[in-house]
Amino acid sequence: MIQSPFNCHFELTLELIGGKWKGLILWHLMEKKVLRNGEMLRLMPRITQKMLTQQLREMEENGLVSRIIYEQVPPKVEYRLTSHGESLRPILNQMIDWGVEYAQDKKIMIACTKQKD
Amino acid sequence: MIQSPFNCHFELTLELIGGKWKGLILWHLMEKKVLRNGEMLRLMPRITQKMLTQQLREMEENGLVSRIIYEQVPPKVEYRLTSHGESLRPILNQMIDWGVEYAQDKKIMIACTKQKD
DNA sequence: TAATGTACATACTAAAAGGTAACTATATAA
DNA sequence: TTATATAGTTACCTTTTAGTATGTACATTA
Repeated sequence: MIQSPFNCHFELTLELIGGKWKGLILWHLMEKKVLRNGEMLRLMPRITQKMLTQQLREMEENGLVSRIIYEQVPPKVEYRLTSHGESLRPILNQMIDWGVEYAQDKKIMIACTKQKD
Repeated sequence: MIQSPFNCHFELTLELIGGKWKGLILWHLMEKKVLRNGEMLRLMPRITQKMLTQQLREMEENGLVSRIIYEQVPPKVEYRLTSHGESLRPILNQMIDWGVEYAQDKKIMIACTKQKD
């Protein structure tokens, strides 16, 4: 057993999905199933290469995302959700739905026009 | 309409519940319905007065928590969830449930022994 | 007169997270 | 020989977040 610094399980979950870009990355992976580094950069124009790699590595270490390297030149690397990552889908969807309602109520504009599902 | 810095509604939701102590505070408010400053300090021995006030003020500003001041000496102030705050309950519960399963799978120990509901 | 209880505020410091810019590797194509 | 495409890495800096320690207000009680 590993001792954790968390006061409750909520904090654990938050730690895993709480990075600046993790929600968006997970959301795209849920939509597209498989994505390469460059595709993600194109899908998220404001993310930097460093942040993308960093967040992906963390999620890989936490077992949310898998990384498959093809031994080619130029390199090819594929990312997809693990089953733990996939099991976050209902939470992501609920958080999006809640955000949509809240934004409507508070008259907040969000840049993204994407539809879920 | 207010323009926001968010890429998607997930980030909006995350911003509102993502502070270091917000989950725990919300969780206690969901359990107890009404809490005073001192009660919260006792329920969360590791939070500091500064962080408690700060997180409560943010949640108040975001319309998740209401603050009622009784004009007495010594002062009396009551906190409770607004309807927006209350509507976060299913998300909190799902995040806790997910964390419990994940922690079991990964053999991670969490300090809290509290039961939800 | 001094201590008590309650709910803060404020200045300062430390740590974590995020961002910028430049660099790396290598087979293939022009 | 030079440019291209892909998927990174690294050093450095800035911003944000969190934590520590101390101070404030004031009616009531001892």
